[in-house]
Amino acid sequence: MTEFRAPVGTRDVLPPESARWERLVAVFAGTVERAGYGLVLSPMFEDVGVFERVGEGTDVVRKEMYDFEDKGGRRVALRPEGTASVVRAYVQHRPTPPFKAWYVAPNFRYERPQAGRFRQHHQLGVEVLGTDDADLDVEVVALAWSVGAALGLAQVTLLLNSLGDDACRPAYLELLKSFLASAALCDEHAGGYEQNPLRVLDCKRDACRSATETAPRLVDNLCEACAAHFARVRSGLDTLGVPYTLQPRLVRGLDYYTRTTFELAAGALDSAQNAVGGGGRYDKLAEALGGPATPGIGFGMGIERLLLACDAEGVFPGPPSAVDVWVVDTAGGGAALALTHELRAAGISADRSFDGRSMKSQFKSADRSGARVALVVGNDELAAGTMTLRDLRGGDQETVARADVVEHVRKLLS
RNA sequence: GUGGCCGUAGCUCAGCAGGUUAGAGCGCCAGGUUGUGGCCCUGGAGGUCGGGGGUUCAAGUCCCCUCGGUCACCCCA
Repeated sequence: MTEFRAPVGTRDVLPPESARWERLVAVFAGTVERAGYGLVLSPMFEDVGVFERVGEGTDVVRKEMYDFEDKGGRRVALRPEGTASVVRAYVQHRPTPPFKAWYVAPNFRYERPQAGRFRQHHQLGVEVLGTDDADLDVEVVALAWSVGAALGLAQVTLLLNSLGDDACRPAYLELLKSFLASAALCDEHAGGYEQNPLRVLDCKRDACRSATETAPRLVDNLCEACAAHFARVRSGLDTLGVPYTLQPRLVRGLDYYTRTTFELAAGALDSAQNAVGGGGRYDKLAEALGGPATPGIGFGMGIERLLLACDAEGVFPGPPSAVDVWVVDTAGGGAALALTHELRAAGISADRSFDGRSMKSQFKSADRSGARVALVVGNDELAAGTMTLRDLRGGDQETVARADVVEHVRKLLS
């Protein structure tokens, strides 16, 4: 084992896997930019308060925050999730609403790694601030769905729920608490659930599962405004033909959600971590971060998990990484140096061998690279002012004048 | 943070109940073919057997600790 390794819970992504990442990001960017979303780049660490403010009770900030003190004595934390940073940037810069943003960024959580879970993982996501129009909820949910579809994922389920708002949630929580008071919960929740009784609904243990089967459902206790909003979201998704499953137990890990919440579950993943994406509305978040009351909604998708799901379904293969031309030079390397440069300048991808290897070795490299053509320059060609152009698929080759090489290569590649 | 399983070449692994200089396949390099890749053949390079301590005449093999990987719980992307 080598002396230094990537830190616990982190991974190096090397070619050819990295090419797949690039393609995934491109698919995502294409999908959301067609919908008017612009890229936002924000720091990958923030004052720890940014995250604490939005998620006090949640595990994500209570026990998983990757925080430390910097040389200036500031308490900072590596970003555990994407929304808080974008909302903080919105509050700081006040762009004209509706502000539609997308991002691709690393997130950090200090937890033990396992299948589909890392200390550093990467999320693609969107956030929109400045409107609580239910049609926007539909747009955002549909975008998340579209990304899965664009990747070719077929076994993905869209889970949908509404968590209500200040007008209806408090009353519902009281209702739920009194129900839970006489329920036989799992060991952990039997101890207490005052902090966040909603979590009990999300508990996966059998005891809680069966005990809460008959629990009052939030969707049945929404206030008039929330009920109307949710109804519009659902009919909108129906209109767009986006299939969803109503999941009244869907709570999600961040406390800031209001009204619409959703999750994309990958059916092909049998690991415990099968959520490839999730999000929802957060109408109180901007205020919590010291800004004006501004409704917002967004979602995040995990790159590692999306790719895991793609593997499981056998879709979205990595692109074949191949250069078009391999220059084989047995006459000292000068021709390879000039020719690769010239080809690249002409927009043709080209590579070569180094270290003065044998012709056989250079051809092997050419073959492994997947190049379609090899351009050979030896002493004969050098003397004659020509090059040998070989089609590596078939094996035919011809001699062409040095000056016409780029043209001939173009013709062969087209 | 808790628990199960696992750490032997770049990769996937073998290594019989502790016993000579630790092996294979793939990959890599070179040669067979002094101007030609894919197939084949031959050779070569590459290992403090994760690290430390212990038991023993002798440890890759047994014991302890530690680090790392992996899976699960919790929770999440």
